[in-house]
Amino acid sequence: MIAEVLIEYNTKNIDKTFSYLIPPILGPELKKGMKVKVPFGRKLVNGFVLDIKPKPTDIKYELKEVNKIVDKFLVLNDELLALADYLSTKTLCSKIWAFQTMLPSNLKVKDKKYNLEKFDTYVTLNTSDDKVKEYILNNKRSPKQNEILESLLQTEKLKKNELGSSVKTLLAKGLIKEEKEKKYRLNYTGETHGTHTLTEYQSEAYNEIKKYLNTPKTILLHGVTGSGKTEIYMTLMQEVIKNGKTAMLLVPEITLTTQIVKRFYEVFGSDVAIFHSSLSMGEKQDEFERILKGEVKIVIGTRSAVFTPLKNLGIIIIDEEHSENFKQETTPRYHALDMASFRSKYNNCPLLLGSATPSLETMARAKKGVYKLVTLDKRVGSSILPKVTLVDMAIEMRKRNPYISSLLKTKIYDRLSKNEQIILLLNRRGFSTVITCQNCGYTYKCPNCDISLTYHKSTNNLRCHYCGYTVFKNDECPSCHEKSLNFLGLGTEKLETELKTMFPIARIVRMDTDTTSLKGSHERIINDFKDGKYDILLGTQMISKGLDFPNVTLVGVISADTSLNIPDFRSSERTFSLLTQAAGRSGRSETPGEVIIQTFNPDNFTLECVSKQDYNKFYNYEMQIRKKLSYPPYYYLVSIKIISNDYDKASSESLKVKNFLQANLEEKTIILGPTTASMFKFNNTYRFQIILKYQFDNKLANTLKELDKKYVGNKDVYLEIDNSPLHI
DNA sequence: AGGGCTTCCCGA
DNA sequence: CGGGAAGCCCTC
Repeated sequence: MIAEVLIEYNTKNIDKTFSYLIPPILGPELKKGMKVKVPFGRKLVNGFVLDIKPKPTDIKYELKEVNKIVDKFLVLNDELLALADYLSTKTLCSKIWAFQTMLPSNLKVKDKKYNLEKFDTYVTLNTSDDKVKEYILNNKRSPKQNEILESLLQTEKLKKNELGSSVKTLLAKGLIKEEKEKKYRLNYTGETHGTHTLTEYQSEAYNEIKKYLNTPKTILLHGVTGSGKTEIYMTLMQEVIKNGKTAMLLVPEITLTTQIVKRFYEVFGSDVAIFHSSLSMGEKQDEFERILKGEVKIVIGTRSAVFTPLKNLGIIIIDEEHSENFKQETTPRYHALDMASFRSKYNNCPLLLGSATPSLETMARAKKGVYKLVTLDKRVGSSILPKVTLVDMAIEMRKRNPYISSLLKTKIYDRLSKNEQIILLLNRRGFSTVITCQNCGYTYKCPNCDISLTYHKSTNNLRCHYCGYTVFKNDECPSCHEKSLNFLGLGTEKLETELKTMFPIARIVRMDTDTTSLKGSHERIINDFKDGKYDILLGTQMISKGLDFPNVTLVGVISADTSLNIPDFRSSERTFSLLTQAAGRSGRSETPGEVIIQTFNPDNFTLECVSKQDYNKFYNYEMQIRKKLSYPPYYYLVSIKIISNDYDKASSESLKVKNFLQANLEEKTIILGPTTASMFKFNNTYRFQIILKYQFDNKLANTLKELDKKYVGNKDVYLEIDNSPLHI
């Protein structure tokens, strides 16, 4: 028999397995999925055994032998091997890179750098009970020692480091002995209380979903904010575990979800493992090990947790399905939803997507019947959806209220006097500077693509990043001819100082990337706010997701336009989702909540839909636009970036790429570009971009693979292919 | 990836 | 013709 081994080097030139003989000593032990050392060239390198098969008769070269097994414990099962295969074909990354992505750093193919195993040392009796009792009687002068021995007569073992120095004497006398036991860093040992009840509406949804357990169906749970989707998840998991299976819950960002994790710990105890990027290396290894050994039944984690080796999955749940965090923006550019879908089919278990604002792609599939749609439109208990008011900031500007409108100001005073809490959202994300007219709210849009143009300071013009349309920037507004064109540039920090002078008595806390860089600072701010140590929480979009503050009755959105004007065809969708989520933070208990949204575009259709909290209206409208402009969900997208240090090479190669695509794709596929990519000059590299729009193209997968191959080993130009880009 | 082997260019 | 840098190709 021979082993097919994938070598640790991450180069596409050797993206294939090499065959090795299995020496007799390793014969019985070596299994498919193990990490091994093999001679390669003149070195010993690591690799994964992807297959074990009989030696073919037609081999033209001498085979070398597998040197040794590196880790007997780590065995990648068939599902993980298949998943790696899927990941590498889907994202065009090398196979070894797929494994590197799937495994926590200390288990990757490279040599282990640290020994992360932790142990607790226990002591147990080393001799018969009678002898111990005898010793105690004859040893009245050492009460400490006797105390330990007495306890050990009662209980089996004691933790060594809790016993003080007398243990050493006892050990030396051979009366007790040490035992090491593997310690897991994150094992929850607190109280558990198994039960929780569902409301009438929740039970209805639950029963509907339950029908699909043991099928590979994808189900969309469309539930308004505050409708208690988590309760349904938990009940489903209990059912799945009862049937001897396991469950996976993916969330967008775990640091913001500590409240949810705590609830799962309380219900499921040490059956839960958590998995996300801010765990330490040791914590990750421990959790991975517990999962691999089958010691946990539930994994809660972020995007990368979709690769955890849970066996016998009974359900996969993706909460806040619309979140863009599920897409990885570095190689391999995978979407957790695709990976989850693969595992759902592999395990014949349902994939449940939950959201108050599903992505258009998901909703379109649900409406078409590809996914099962389950709707939950009632909030829990007596709480109702908040009332949303739009404020026209153009009018406020004239009243010299550039930041906080008079309405929002009054409402803030009102809440402060009632001791209720306020959340203010200022979403200043994105690097592209958008120009807006301070007088009439005009923004430059591309006549071909209907997206906002981006200002390029170096050339003083505005450009469309899709089609290359360019217009020179004037000083005056093309619409109202006032000289009041302005860059949108209010940030959270500036707003904080403004608020402090405006409301001197208010206790204000700011939450954005600047104030949350330290580990645990998210949690601290959230807990302090929840405990009522602050009146106003001011922050970027990180405050809009999944947080539950019962005392918040007012949410203010300082500028809805910032996210609306980001030049991307998805910006309406993002805005709708962000503002709906933010609005959902308000009025989550008996006191009804209110939401004030400030904007220069009060007539904007998206904002109108937000104010009515009407997802379906937004969906129908936005779908028309997508259809007209051939965007997803009507068309799939592929983005191909051509990147080089050399401007001319990048430019000329991008034309070659276009020609290649034109010659090798089906005619109905739309090829846009090449145009300069959105971060055109970045790190001294030049980036051109080609966008493909297609519905079905049988040639596509192969053509992209060929294209990618053409640039293997090219030192001057490299390609970045994204099979489902979020931003283009 | 990394080492060996081939090639190609330039000075003598 | 020699040497040294640069490119190419192979590794089970």
